[in-house]
Amino acid sequence: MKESVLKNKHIAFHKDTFNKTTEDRRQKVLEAATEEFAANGYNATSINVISKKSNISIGALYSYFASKEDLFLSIVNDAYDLMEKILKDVAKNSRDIYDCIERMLAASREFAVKYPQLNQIYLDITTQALSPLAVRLSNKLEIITPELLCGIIRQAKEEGRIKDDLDEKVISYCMDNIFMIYQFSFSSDYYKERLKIFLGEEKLKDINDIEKSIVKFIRAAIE
Amino acid sequence: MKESVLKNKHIAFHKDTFNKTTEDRRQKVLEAATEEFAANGYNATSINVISKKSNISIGALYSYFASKEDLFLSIVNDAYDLMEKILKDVAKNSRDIYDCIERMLAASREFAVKYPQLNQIYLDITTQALSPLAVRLSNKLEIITPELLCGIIRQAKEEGRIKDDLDEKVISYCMDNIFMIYQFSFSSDYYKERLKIFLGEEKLKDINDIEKSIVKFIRAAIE
Amino acid sequence: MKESVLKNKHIAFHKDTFNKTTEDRRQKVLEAATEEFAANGYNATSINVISKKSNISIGALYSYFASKEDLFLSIVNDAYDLMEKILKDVAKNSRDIYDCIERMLAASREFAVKYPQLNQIYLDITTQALSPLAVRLSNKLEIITPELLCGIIRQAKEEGRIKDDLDEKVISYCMDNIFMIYQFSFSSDYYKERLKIFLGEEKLKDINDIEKSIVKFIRAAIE
Amino acid sequence: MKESVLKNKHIAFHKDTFNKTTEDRRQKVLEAATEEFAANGYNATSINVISKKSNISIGALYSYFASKEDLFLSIVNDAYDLMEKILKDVAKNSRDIYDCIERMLAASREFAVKYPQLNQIYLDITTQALSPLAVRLSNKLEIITPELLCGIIRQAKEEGRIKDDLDEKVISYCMDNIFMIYQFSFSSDYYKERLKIFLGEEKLKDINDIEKSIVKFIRAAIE
DNA sequence: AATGAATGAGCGTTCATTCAT
DNA sequence: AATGAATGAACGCTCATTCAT
Repeated sequence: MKESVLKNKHIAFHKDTFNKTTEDRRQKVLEAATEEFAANGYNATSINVISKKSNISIGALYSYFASKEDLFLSIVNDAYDLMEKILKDVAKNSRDIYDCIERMLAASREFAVKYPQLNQIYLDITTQALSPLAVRLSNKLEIITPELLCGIIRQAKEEGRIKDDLDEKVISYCMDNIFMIYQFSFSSDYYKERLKIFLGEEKLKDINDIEKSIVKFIRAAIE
Repeated sequence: MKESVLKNKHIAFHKDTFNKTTEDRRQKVLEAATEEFAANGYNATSINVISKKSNISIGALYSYFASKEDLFLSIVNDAYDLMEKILKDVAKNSRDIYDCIERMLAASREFAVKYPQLNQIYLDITTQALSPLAVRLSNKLEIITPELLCGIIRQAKEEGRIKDDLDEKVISYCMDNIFMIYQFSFSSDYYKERLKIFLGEEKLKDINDIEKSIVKFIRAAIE
Repeated sequence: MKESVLKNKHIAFHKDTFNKTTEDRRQKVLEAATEEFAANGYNATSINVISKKSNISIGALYSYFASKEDLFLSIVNDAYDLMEKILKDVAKNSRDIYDCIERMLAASREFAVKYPQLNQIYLDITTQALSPLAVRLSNKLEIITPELLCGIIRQAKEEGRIKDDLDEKVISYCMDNIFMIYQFSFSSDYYKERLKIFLGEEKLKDINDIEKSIVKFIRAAIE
Repeated sequence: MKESVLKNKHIAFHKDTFNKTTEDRRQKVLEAATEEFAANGYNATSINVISKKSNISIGALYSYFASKEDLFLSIVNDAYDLMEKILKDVAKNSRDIYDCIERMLAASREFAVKYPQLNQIYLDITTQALSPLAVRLSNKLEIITPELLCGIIRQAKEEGRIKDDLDEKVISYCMDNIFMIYQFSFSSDYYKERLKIFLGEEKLKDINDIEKSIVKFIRAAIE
């Protein structure tokens, strides 16, 4: 899959100085900031608290990042790069489209479970209030899954593995909607509760079965 | 469809005094508050600004609502009741499940277009940071669509209109994921952009066609 | 004991309307206000709370009293009149000076126990912050005990019951200091604690004995 | 006189940062705060006014003290330590009990004249409304004089310098009541006026004579 | 490179008082 | 005579950011 020309891999929201400090300090900053932003949201998070939690002085924070906004976007950006890498790996290593869908579901869930805070932050940045911030990511956020999914669907279509009469764009969109909220269901309390209400406590115990059912749903739709 | 016993229809987040003031003042408060909460999110919204915008004194605001939180929840609660009413009407007036799905899609979109601010607020309250507030709505938020969708699916199954071997819970969940984000796509900049990227500027011009395609996707999955 | 010419018996801090409403309403206002002022002090007491507690509307309160200040002073004034009456009765009904001292001690304690709130308010108005209010009582507060005590001492001196070489003014002053704080010791937590520290928990059980000891102290000083 | 084990000398109501700023800033804060608290009482004093008066930003104030309450208690605490030091010096340097009583009277008056504001604040904290604050001083306030006075009396008794049949606890209590209000008489308008009424304008001109008379009263009581 | 003291606008909220009913 | 809705200044306090060290 060829590299997107739209995506600027070199956006950086930190100052040069952040590269020059020790790895330990970088980690402490990002860890504390991620915790706070995830738990409180962008607006209710205090830079002073991040400073205290990380044992990095406010002055240092401001020498690494020009503003609270930049620190936040830096984390979002990294999170996105991580998710992108994971999804691309999945796409590359899948046998066929249904295998791919199943792996993507699992990967989404695993990401949400492993990095619940990143997922919570991701949800946060989709809100209207943060759209001025999201703009600075130059749509980076939305590009990866459309490209991946459309590519997979197109390929499957060419191989005759899916119905001819379905609009591949709409299919990708529907599938991504399913994936996206499924992923949120493993990090935000709201979507967790929603998952539980839809599926019932009992069913939640066998995640594998749920994912198989979702794949089955999608497969029935497109095969 | 029988009334849920779980849902307390009588939760009120305003004080009695709010009922006693004039309709004009009630509207001004709610309108200004809705605008502000939608545009800035809960945390970045200032009660003082709402007071200024609505020409209602701060003291009056606090005589209507015990706190900023209550004012916010009052709006969310009303918005939810409105959405619930709309969806129930749709379910009641539909010929069959596919008609119902199509109407629900349209209704979701119409709601988002008519009340973009309510939709933005709804997105806001799904974030982790606001989950302490969401709790006060006693899960009211998540209950309506599961019940509606499950009911419709169950009925269709009994009538032999959909496949036997699909888990109705998972189907409802997948469908609701599609609906939910589709609805967000007409109010939040983020999801608007996402819709555009998936479907392309061209396709967006024919909303009707998009909805038909989504219905087709779902129908293929379950029929 | 002749009536003081200095003291204006006719100071009234309420408006005429307060006399015209029912006794029940008068009581409810004064009771709620006394509770609040005693517990929170003048400044931290809210008229709105008094209104709620008494079930008398704010409008009515302001038709009875021109201001929060006047309501407060009205209570202080009444309390003082009550205390004055009690002390004068004691003075009138005492056999001799030592009997009088003992009865005054007991009366002070009984007043403080029966009307702890009035006593707390009395302590409050002696603070510097409230001196602008106290001024409006035209020194009424301070006049009663000096007159009573000086009169008693003078009479006792004339009767040869107390030492010749002691300054009667200083004696009255010292005695009143003892009485005043003794009285506070039965209403304010601070002075209660102080009494306990001085006398010990054990001794506190026999109040009668304490008062006898105080009288003994004073008697030894002046006899 | 041995050190009290009850009293924690190390209570601090300021944050560490207060120690780190300049002496000039510390003084400006404490001076402005003392003035305001003394003149208006705790509740009617505004942090914003203290900030303006002292030319120290609100943010700085809150970096020195966690709250208005802590700033207030810090001042009370310091005032108490100062008074304690003075009284202990007096006790140590006195020839005998009567010398000690006379010096304590003088010291009380001098303290009140030199630091009228501290004395006004001390009176304020004895009121019922502030008892929740006073609690945080862990009874520190009330401990010093009982210990000092009881010690002095006990020693005098052992030396046979005072009557055998008087209860030393009650004596200390009575003496302290006299001292306490005498001290208030030089700072609060209320108690000033009261002193004037008791002793008369004329007598007030010879403070030395008044104190001698008070000592004489006490001496007569106990010798 | 790193610190953290300092700033002050702005927050959510309270409350004495007014006045139309 | 009585109500209580309405006002808005002022409160205690937070926090993004600057800058001297």
